[in-house]
Amino acid sequence: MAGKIKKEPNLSTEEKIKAAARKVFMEKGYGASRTRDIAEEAGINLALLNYYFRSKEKLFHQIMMERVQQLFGSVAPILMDDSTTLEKKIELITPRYIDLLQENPDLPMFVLNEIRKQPDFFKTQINLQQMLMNSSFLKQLKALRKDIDPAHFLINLMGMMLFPFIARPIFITTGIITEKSFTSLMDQRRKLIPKWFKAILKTK
Amino acid sequence: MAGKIKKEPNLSTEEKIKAAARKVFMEKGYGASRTRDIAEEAGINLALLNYYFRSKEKLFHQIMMERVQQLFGSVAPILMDDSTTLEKKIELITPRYIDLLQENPDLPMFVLNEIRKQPDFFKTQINLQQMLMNSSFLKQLKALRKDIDPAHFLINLMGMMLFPFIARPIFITTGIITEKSFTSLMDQRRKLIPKWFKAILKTK
DNA sequence: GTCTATAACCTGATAGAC
DNA sequence: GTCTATCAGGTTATAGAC
Repeated sequence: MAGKIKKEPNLSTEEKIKAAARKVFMEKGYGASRTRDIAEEAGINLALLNYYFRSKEKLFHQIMMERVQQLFGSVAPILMDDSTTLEKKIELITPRYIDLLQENPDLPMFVLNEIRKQPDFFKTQINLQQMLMNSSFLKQLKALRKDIDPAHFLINLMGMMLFPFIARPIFITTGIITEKSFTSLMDQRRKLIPKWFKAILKTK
Repeated sequence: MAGKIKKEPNLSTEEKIKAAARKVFMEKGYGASRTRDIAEEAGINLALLNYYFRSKEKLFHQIMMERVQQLFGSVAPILMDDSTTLEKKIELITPRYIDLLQENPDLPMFVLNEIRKQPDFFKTQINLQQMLMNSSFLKQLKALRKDIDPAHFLINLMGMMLFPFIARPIFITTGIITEKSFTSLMDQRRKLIPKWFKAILKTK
């Protein structure tokens, strides 16, 4: 039937399970997720999940690495680029990052919270440290403000972009911000954040 | 024996269970927490937990309401005060809030994440909306910048204070920031955030 | 109030048929 | 590859002794 709507299109079983796992793990976190829920969401049997991924833990790690990469991977090349000014970097990163977050509003909360709960696993898996410490971005910050730890500006920039999405549930649940106006606010922030960031950098 | 060290001092059984519940729920979240872990942490029996609190859910709600109050209650009176300037409010809120967060670094992540996972429960329990919307703080923001939605400034101020604690696990785990330098950075932010916030408010 | 024992159900994972 | 059936152990909550 041409008109029949299928919940999941023609994905391989493995992809269906991964898609379901992304959804369930992101909603509930690792500990509160049930492999049965993932199987049901994928429209397959519980046994099949273990056939493809061996265990809940292995499936989770696969999903998690993918999400960490998504959250931090896209901005890394921009931060490393020696040929762009600090201003240009900010103007490139902000709209791109807000796009990503509008498509995945729960991504930051999920990743940061799982890292908090399972720091040991991520110690061996993430090496943002070396990449970031030698980045063009950090050098430019240090050159511009010798009096202030560049970590402050990194925190401020990340916070201006990520925090609204982390706090989104409480804004929406309490009615402080509606879903519609949230979207509009985020659209505005694409251009506002670079301005604010420059102002912060210059603050005496 | 005078020198004997007890893990928990002379608390009532109810308080011992609550203290244990705070710890376990904050570490793992509701869904991944086990009542057995709470009972063990409290040094009592599982049956006793149900004797005092009837169920895991009821115990959680009690702890949760307490934590929401802790996270948002302390700043509310400052935001409402009609007799202080906007500048004064920021200068009062920032150090007080950073103190609170340094004593409870996982509090924001816990509260925001549980609200995300269980929005229905909190819809009926939290009424920050009315309080905030009629606050002196919001009126002052509106008066100062008629061209920008005051929600932006609320998000920015909250983000500058809360975000470092939310991102703390990834900074520490990756080695981008050590625990010691994190403390020092937060000490500096008590005075830096008001400056930055004023600069953001003035940005053309 | 506090305990042990246990009911009733849930969860991850596998065995074995197709 | 995919399913049903099931195991072994975990989980919340309660009954009943002290």
